[in-house]
Amino acid sequence: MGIAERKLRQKEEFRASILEAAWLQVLTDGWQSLSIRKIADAIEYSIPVIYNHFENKEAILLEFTKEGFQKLADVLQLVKVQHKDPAMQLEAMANAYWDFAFDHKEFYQLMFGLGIPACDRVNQVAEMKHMTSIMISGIEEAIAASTHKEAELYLKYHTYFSILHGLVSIQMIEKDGKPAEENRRILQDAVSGFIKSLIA
Amino acid sequence: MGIAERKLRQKEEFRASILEAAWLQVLTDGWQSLSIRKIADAIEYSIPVIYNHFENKEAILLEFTKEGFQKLADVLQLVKVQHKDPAMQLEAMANAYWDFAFDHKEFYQLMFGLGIPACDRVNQVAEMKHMTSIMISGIEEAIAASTHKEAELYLKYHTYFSILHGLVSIQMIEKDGKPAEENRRILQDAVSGFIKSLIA
DNA sequence: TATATTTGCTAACACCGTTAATTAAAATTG
DNA sequence: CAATTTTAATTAACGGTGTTAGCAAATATA
Repeated sequence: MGIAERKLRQKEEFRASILEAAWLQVLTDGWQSLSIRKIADAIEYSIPVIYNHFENKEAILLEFTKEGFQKLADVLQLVKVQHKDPAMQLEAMANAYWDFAFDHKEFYQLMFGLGIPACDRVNQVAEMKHMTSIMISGIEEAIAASTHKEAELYLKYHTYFSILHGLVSIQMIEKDGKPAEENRRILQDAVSGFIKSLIA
Repeated sequence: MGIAERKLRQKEEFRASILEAAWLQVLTDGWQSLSIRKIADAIEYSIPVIYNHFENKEAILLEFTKEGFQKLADVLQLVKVQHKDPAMQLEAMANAYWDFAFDHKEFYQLMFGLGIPACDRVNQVAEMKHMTSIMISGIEEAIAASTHKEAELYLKYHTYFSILHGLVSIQMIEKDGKPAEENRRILQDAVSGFIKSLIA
């Protein structure tokens, strides 16, 4: 009897339709404002049916997180095998990473827990500009004291800032508590490389 | 008559007590679970009084965001003036930045919109490990092909990953839409510096 | 003292995630 | 086919969120 099979198939279709409706929500209003109730409304079923297919809202977001990492892994793998030279591999992967992030912004923000309420907030904060101006002046002095003074200030500042923020936030994602003092070496490695290329 | 002054003073005290209670909440359970109702409960007033001092919840978080950037600016400025050599300034500022982030984790996460629901999510995602393994193998090959093969694999991988994530997320915070293609130069600058120091 | 103003309150609105209890539908059994 | 069990979907609720309208009490001004 194919009844069991049909039921399984229908269940799978139902699950897919939930994800589809959810993803539409995410694309429209961002993953912050995804709600079970809106999904239920979109698929024209009552709220509790969703809990027959997903344990909770988090499980739905987890599904997208997995999908996002799979997609990212795929594009990285794809560009990686297109180059033989390891250095070019790393460069190509970096470009692919960048493209993925902005071509699938919602995926990326979900994968790395980027809330971006700070986005609205941060840009109207004079205190932030003040902080960055201190960084910028540091870069400026370093360029002035270096051998190639043609280095672009804002480019270098952005690089410096990004390295710092990236190191910190990756560290925060990976572990909960304070990172082992040993991990500071990652910081020092990255920063010393940056400084070397800036002044030498 | 000092009545107006006293009122202003009291109003200021009230405002401060709201922020104090709110910050206690943030320290206890993270800024995600800060709620107006819990603040009202803590200061033993009814809910709407809070709206006499802050337009909405976002305004309270904005206050902390400002405070955080001010604090960060202060520590950066402090360590900056302790060094004459610009390179050492940049290095010291990087260390201070790192320390600030982990010594004031709640501030940092608020300032940069780090939701960290992904934190729980991400670590149980096999797909992420798969993606990172592709990155790691790229680094591995680059080290193998380089002149100093003693370079530490995981250190370099973390550096590479952090640079990429930092560049992307700073870019996402600063602007809403897709970044101008010109901004990709920041990526290329940072990555080429990293690769150079890795293989040369 | 009477009026005007400010201050704080209760109660509600409109959402949210989640779940218990119940009815309607479907499949299985006799 | 009829009775029974199993499954599916629903309604209604619980406890939570941010926010606001309307009202009473306390305070300041005239």
